[in-house]
Amino acid sequence: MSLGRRTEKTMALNPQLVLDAAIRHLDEVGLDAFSVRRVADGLGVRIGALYWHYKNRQALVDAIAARILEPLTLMEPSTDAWDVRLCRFARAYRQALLSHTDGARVITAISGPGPMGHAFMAIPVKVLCEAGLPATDAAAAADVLTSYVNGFTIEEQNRKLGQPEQDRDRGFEFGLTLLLDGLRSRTTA
Amino acid sequence: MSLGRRTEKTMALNPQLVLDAAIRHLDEVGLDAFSVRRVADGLGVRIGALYWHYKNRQALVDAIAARILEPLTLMEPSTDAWDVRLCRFARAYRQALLSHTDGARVITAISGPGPMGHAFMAIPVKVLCEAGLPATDAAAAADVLTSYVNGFTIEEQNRKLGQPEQDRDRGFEFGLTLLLDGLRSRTTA
DNA sequence: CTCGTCTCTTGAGCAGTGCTCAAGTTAGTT
DNA sequence: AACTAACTTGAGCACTGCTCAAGAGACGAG
Repeated sequence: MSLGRRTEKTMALNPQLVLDAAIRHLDEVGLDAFSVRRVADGLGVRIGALYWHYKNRQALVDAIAARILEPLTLMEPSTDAWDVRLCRFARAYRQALLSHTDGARVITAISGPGPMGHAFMAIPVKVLCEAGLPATDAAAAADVLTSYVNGFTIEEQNRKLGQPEQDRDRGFEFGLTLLLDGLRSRTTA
Repeated sequence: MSLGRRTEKTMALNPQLVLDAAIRHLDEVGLDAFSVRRVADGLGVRIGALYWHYKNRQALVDAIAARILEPLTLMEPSTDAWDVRLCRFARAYRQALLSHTDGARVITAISGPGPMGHAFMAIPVKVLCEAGLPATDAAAAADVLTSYVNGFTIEEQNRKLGQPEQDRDRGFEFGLTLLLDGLRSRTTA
């Protein structure tokens, strides 16, 4: 049974299916051309039907963002050193953003953090607390790290997707190393 | 003579006036609600007139971005140590972005770097070269720095404008210090 | 089997958007 | 006064997000 599209008149629409179609559409055309109408087209449905499941376009974007962040909140805990874990988090975050067209801009277009956003931010904060940083510093550092990844990946998706992946990775790792070096010198551990 | 608005039927429209009105409109409603039609309204002119001076909405946004970056390219050279100058650059950049509603998002919405963008990026690159970094590292580091400022300020303008300025400044400075510490340990000087 | 109810879906439409372009107006030169 | 170049208008196209009364479909109760 093909779950990708609904079969004529038999399978009811639901938030899952709409979200799947929305992500498909986003990946095809990017955030600027993302249109509720086109999502409906992709489902073979009139636009009004979508508004039963999502109250507006923003809700759909929020749902996409949550979907992008979800894998990160499900990463299995690790016993490695805090800096290794923080690196892994940052890399996984960038990869999650890169895995969908304009993923980074989608994240910054969220209307509010929401449960998924909070679960997401809790990851680096926890790591940094365990590294010995006071809670407020941990929050600030987590903010800095995610800001960097967001900023870097927005630019990457805007203008650098033509460049070799290796170059882009190297640029990213450079900044990541800078931040981690700085953090290491501020931890007791 | 009020240069803010054109006086009825006497003063011709020109790219400057349109850009001024566009920035006024942006500051009022933000990037999402920014509308070429509303800019025209603000000038007491039909929409078609604007398209004589700017070929489309994107060109207008590009012009706004250039205007935001302009002050930075005009900063007088300094004889301070490279790290001091880099700090000053980063702070001035953030302030430039904060000086207009959604300024940071405007910058990331540019269609291409353009002359102003290149002049802008040349500033930190030059500083880092003088600090003893090889050219490719300098470019990468400048990229990291601007990515961080962009990412931080986007989030700041999206969600943190209610927080006390002092807190936001502290958060920004924290990340800036991390990056600069990392850079210092990578320079020969 | 029929009725009513609940969950969706449609179709039509509103107000707004970016953009185009032939036609018109204006100002300056010859 | 005629011509020209620099604008400006007005009307209109195709699209957007969003709304909502009306209808369709499934399903349990009587």
